[in-house]
Amino acid sequence: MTRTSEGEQAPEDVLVALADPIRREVLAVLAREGDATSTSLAASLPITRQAVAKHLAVLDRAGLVRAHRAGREVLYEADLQPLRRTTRWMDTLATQWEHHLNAIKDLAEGATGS
Amino acid sequence: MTRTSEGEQAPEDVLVALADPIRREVLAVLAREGDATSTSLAASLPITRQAVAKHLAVLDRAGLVRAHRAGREVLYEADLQPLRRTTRWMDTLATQWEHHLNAIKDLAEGATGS
DNA sequence: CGGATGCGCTACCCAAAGGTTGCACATCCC
DNA sequence: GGGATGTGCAACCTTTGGGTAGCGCATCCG
Repeated sequence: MTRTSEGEQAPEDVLVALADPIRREVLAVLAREGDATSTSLAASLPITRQAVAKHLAVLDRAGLVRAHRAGREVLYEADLQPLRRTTRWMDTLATQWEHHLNAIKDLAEGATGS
Repeated sequence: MTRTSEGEQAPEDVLVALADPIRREVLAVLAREGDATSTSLAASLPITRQAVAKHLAVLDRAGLVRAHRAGREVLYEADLQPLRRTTRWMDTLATQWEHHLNAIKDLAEGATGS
């Protein structure tokens, strides 16, 4: 059933999921060619079906894919919302940190100037 | 010397660097309190100086910090530019993928409708 | 019904990541 | 000069992550 736990996708999990090149490729394939099963994905990738399943589990934990059962196969669908949310989160962080850095730089210049 | 190789920070490296909670914390401390050494950072963190140095090496590879030698100590400075560049990269990816997904959805609806 | 196809799960393997200790070397400062 | 402080580096340990193989079970379809 691959867990599909509700609501628990922190931006941290998205970063971890996206840090792996194969998982990025899985997402890309899912976006390019639509829903797919672990078996069909394994055909386009240099790894086995079981390995793909593990990556899909990581992507699922991050909320980047969702699983739908269709008869005997399980289709995975990409969901880009957590990705968008994560970019916003990172941008906010960057802005915060830049503020801190600027404040520090101003202090340093003040000290030098006096 | 920590390498400080020029120009080679791919967005992938930034993702890997940011995937670790301790490295995010290191960046946060660097932004909040300004330049710091591996030794001083280790004081605020639950790990040894050497472990911090390894994390700083990863951050350096991603271009997120730069090292400056000052006498016998080495100060690390945060650089948020690669972070900004990475968020833009991710956003572009998200847009591309969403386009693909929409195209696929349109096709599916067309097929259903005919 | 019975073979083929697809999934889930477990055990297992190997490499890499994160962490520590220990020590040699440079630098500061009394 | 010589102790204190800070860094760099190498060896080593342990955990985790990515990957495979094997098997049991459900589902499809001739």
